[in-house]
Amino acid sequence: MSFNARVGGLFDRMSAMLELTGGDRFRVNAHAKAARVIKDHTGDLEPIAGDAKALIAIEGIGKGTAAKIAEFAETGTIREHDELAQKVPEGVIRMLDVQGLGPKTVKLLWDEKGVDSIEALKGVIVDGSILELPRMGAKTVENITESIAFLESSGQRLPIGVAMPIAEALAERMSGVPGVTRCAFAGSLRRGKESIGDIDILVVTDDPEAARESFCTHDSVLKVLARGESKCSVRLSLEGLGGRFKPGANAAVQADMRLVPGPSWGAALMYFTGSKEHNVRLRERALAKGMTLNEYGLFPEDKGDPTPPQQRGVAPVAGETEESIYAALGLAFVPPPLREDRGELSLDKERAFVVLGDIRAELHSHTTASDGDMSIEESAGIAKSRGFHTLAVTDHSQSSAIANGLKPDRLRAHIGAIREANERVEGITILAGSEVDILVDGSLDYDDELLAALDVVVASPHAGLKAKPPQATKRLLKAIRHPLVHIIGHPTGRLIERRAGLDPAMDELIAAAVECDVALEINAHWMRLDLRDTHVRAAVDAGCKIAIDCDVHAPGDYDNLRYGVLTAQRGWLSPELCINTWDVERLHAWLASKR
DNA sequence: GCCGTTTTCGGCCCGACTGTTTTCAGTCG
Repeated sequence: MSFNARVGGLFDRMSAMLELTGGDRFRVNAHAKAARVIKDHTGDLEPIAGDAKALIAIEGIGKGTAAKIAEFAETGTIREHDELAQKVPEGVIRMLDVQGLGPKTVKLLWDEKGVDSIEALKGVIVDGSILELPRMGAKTVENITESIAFLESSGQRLPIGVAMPIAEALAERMSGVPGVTRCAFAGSLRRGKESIGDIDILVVTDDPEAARESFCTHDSVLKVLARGESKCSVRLSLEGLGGRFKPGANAAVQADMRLVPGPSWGAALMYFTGSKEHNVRLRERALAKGMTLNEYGLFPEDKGDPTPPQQRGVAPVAGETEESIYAALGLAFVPPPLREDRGELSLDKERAFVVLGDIRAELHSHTTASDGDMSIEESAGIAKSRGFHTLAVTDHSQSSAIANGLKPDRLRAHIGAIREANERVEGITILAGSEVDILVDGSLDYDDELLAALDVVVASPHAGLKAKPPQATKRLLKAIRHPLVHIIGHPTGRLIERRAGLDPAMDELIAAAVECDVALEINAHWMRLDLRDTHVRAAVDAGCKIAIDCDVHAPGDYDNLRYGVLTAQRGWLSPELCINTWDVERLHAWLASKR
């Protein structure tokens, strides 16, 4: 785990423990914010841990946090954290993961009943003593019981590639309900996060009851969590999902539907898209400009009146569209994937970010020669139909035996087959390449003579993914510095929610990639998304070239491109730095410059 | 604990829903 991740984790725990020991809520929030800022920070904080001035320059880090970061760098621990940990058992913190249990209730259970773990919580439920607590009735206990079961069976986050089709189907279904005039999904899914905790759907309708009824009684609904005037929450079954994602027994996802007034559409969409931190920033901005922002619109501020402006019939300054609200706040429109409070409110209007339609080339694809499902021509046909000018065929190299990797003689024959296919197929250039294993010592899986015969070399780590960070860094640096390499494929080898992968010093890799004119890949498969968003941002800040590739094995894999583009946007990638957006002359000239 | 385009002190975003209450606390996003 990186330095930033370790320190950020300690601040998260400090925040929780402060809350559970009745600490000042603003200190609690400040610690939670520091945790997020530290984890999100694109550069490694360890080298500057002793430089208080540099740390304090980071928004959200002040004197106190800077001193604690320095203390951690020096001693490997933070005394305040350790002292709190003496007081608060691990199991008490874990209880906060139970939906519906917040700090107040957990503290009450702990103080009054000595409940210090989820197991102990089950105990007081079974013996009924939990009912002796104030504000604790049969219904609340039932909800807690179900939340524990949910947490223990399938409490994990869903990868974006699983959640997105569910959300799209849900939005389509709700759009067909009589009276519904507008419907869209929002939340972290709209922001393109790699995994999501729940699905948010917004609906404008003339017939609210029909929408509520449809949403809450569909076949896939396991439980209705809430059914109010403007908000309904349900737990949906994931059963019947196909593909490579295997949901566990009782796997489920929460979906929330919000019924919003038409004139508030933009404000509501913005509000429920988040992130929470981005919204807080916007509200602060509104207040500073003498206005107040909520999910109903942007209103002129009327100090002293506690009734919300929308209930007093105050005319909003903006609200029907997101664009109008950003404009009224004097801001450039912020695309949803950037809304993470990572400096996006300071963006100028001219800055461009890569979009799906910019992508003109696929540079990482497999065919039946190794472990793909398609012939060269078949894959080229799909690439062509998507408007691509170039497809690189990059089958696996010899060490990837499981993936039917090509021995040198097979690769030579394959290069010939690719050249022939390129002659036959009109309207797209098919390049001969390879996804070459980066071996554990950092060397490549073919000799230089053979690599030089290829148009495109994608070098990727496949084995030895549990190596320690220093070894991982050394291994990847060696591959980046190899003069025949164009692209480093899925640089960490992680699998979302399944395998951590390598944790190299990303700053060093990026610096080397810039120096050697090598592109780092965003592997667009939703199980990988590797580089991840924060890595992309660091690379973009350094001016590093980026490739967005689908790592195509089957026809449907081309559809994963959108997840790669969302990840790129979350990292503020411009078309200029993304080699897949370049026109055919420029891309081919760059590839040839390494031959 | 952090922060400042009226502040270095005194603030710190806003609303909906549930369950347990007789007017509201706790949780969530």
